[in-house]
Amino acid sequence: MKLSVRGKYALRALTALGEAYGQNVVRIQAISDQQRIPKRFLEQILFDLKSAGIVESRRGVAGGYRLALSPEKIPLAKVIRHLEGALAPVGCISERFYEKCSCPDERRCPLRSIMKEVRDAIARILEFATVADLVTRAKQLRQEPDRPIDFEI
Amino acid sequence: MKLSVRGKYALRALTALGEAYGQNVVRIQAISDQQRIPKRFLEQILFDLKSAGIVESRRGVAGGYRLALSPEKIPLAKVIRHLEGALAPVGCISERFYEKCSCPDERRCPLRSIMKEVRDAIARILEFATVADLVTRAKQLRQEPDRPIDFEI
DNA sequence: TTAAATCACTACTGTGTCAATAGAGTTATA
DNA sequence: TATAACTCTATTGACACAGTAGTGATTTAA
Repeated sequence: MKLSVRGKYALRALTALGEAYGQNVVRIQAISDQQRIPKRFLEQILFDLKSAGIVESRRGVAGGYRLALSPEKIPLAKVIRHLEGALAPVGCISERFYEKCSCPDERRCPLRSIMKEVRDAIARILEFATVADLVTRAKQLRQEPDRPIDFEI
Repeated sequence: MKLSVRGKYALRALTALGEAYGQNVVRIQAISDQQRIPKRFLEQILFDLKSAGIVESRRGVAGGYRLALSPEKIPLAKVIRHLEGALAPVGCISERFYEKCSCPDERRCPLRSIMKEVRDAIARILEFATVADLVTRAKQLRQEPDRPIDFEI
């Protein structure tokens, strides 16, 4: 039930790009420094996000990356699906990444039925939340005073 | 964001044991046949569930497994946590399986803040749903007529 | 008392994925 | 033309995962 490190890096990088949206392109090195992401690894990730049409790039000396869409048009679900595949915890309920299950009768699988609820709950949050929300939250959090790490929402 | 095959097998096996709750122990072989789970692999999984106090066993000729608790006292979250660890999609928000993240300031991480919502949504469903629910759903689904695999709830 | 069936436990293996690194391009700018 | 950036493919090392194997312990019933 985990998001990979790759996925986390991608979302953190997009947050950084989201904060610079409307301005010039941002260098990989800058994102790497700011977000503490290994540079060569980040290169791959951004290149991958480019193929998904989420970011665009400029080469050469004054090159870098920027968002290809405005931040509020990039749902987190889109990013995660592109990088990791299904949101669903089991393949047999995924709409886009369906995989057959070994259970005797999939249509009558009680586990499938519950996991579908989980999938829907996850999708509801991650389809709705966008890179713009990440940027907003980042700004809010920067203005707040320190508080313990295990706060409740 | 995936549940492992091991986890699926465990929940399917528990459903089978849940259906036989109150009766005699059930042989591994019987569960293996019914649920199409490799027997030797299932042995490990049940043994592991035993160490969690979820099932208990009887050895010898008339041996087998049974639930150690009544089905409605076994939340799916308990099973999954024991087998796979955190429900949370990122380690830095898990209450029971916390792992440090590489981000510059965890207390001000916007991703953490959103993923906490996801975690809560998942936990809400899986803490509430129990093996008893799996059994109930299994019975219901058996009584329903066939319908397409991609029905909506 | 012995055979057979069953669970108990440890170890291993093959496959794949994942995070990260490496290297040799290509492009644009000063 | 030198340099700083992105581009793309390959490779590596570590680890997890699914499954298999082997041997031992326990219980029942013939």
